[in-house]
Amino acid sequence: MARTLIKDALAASAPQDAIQLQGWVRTRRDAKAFSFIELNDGSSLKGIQVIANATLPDYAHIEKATTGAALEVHGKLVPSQGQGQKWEVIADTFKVVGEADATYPLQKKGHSLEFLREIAHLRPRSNLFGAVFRVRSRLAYAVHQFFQQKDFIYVHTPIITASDAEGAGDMFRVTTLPVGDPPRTEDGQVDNTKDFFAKKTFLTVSGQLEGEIFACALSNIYTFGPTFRAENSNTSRHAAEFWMIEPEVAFCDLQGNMALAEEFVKYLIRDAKEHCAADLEFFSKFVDKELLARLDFVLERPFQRCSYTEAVEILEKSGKKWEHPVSWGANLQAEHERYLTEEHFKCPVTVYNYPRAIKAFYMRVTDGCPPDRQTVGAMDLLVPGIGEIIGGSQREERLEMLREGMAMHHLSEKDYWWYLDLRRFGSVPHAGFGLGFERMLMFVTGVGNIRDVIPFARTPGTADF
RNA sequence: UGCCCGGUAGCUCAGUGGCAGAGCAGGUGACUGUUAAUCACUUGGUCGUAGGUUCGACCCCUACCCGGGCAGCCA
Repeated sequence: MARTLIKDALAASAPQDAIQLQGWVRTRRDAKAFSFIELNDGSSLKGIQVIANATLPDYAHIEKATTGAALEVHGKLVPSQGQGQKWEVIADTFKVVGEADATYPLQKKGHSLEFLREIAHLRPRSNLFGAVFRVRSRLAYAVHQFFQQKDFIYVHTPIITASDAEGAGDMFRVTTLPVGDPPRTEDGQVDNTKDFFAKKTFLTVSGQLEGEIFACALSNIYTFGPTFRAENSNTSRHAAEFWMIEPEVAFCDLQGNMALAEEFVKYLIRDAKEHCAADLEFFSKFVDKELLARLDFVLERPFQRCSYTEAVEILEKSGKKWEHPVSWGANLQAEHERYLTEEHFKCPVTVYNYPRAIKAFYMRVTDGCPPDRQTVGAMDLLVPGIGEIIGGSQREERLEMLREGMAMHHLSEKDYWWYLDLRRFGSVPHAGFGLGFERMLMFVTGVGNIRDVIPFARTPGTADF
């Protein structure tokens, strides 16, 4: 007999004489004449109630069906006699496939997120993490749907890269040289020409530059893959390994970029609401009471847009006392971003046109900006509760301006010869951004720590499992 | 990396310079179409680690380890 997923059994439109279920026991309640077993197989938040009558031949084994045990049940799907569920299964036979003894750490009551992180191999069996990872899967699918429907080409940019100065942060070194005793040159330096790739290599911090190559050939592209930052960041919003989506669009300016970002974020939210309704309701009930209202609010109205210069004015006029002073030319700090999105605009805000000096070399210098206040076409999408979830820009497509930017950042043209070539041969205005997938998941689920929206978090000092 | 908070039973947490506590989980029994079931009884401890102060330290001091929050870096 074929297995029925519990989500399908729960959605049945008619009773069934014969059904097979496989899953894990969440809880069991014994009565004199029968046992109630709540079985969950991860296909939905809700489990199904299985009734094992004491008359079953193997009823003596029911005591092995403890919380956490794996169970296979054959029986009948019937309307429930009790309150709280539409359907239940009357078992004809049941088999304890895998026992779970009393040391099984997941209990019926709530656990702290910190404790569950320590048992990352078992936490997907909890309601919260089952829901988080179902939403994660669905949103990953929605990312591809969104871009594929728009005829974007999915590009696999390399995980290992030799570009070591993309400006996005510290990088993890990739090497096969012996750590304690590397080959050395005559002057005592490590001889990287003896390394696997005959040069220094790293894990990627961004697929953007490679993405630009493909956008300047296939027009609209996106990447979606793991990204690595070796920064010693200890916050609820940073991980050393995370997934990023980076679209890159040829013949596109900053305005088009901001519009795409907004459409994309709204698409993902709408998709989660449509396809993960039960899981989102669970988050709204147990994680963040405001969640559903906030998601609706975000969907209903256009995101605010505000130039960096306007943002500075808003912050200066706010009357707030800032821990970090506000002045034109300084980076916006978390407290500033939080004020803009949570207090001033009270909705997602895209801040654009940042001072050239504090942004990356490849960002396009704004047309007509005053020489003493040069800006570049950068944009950050800020959302309440999390802050930045998107960072992007229009790229500098003018060769001479790009060379100037590289010189300002002390970058060698030799290292970027191929990047400069894109401006020599058929250069076009183009723009793109990076969306932190985990940050998006935090926003959609209301979960407050990035460690709880990725299956196995890598953060400074921690790479368990 | 800096600042702050924490580490006591499997889990969540009280606790006082002088005999180590509760709720939940686990165990035993009762009861029940139950659903975070209920009721009674009950097992369970290197009080993060190492030093120090003290007649005596879970408690005070120092260092370290681990976890968390915030900040910086960013997505």
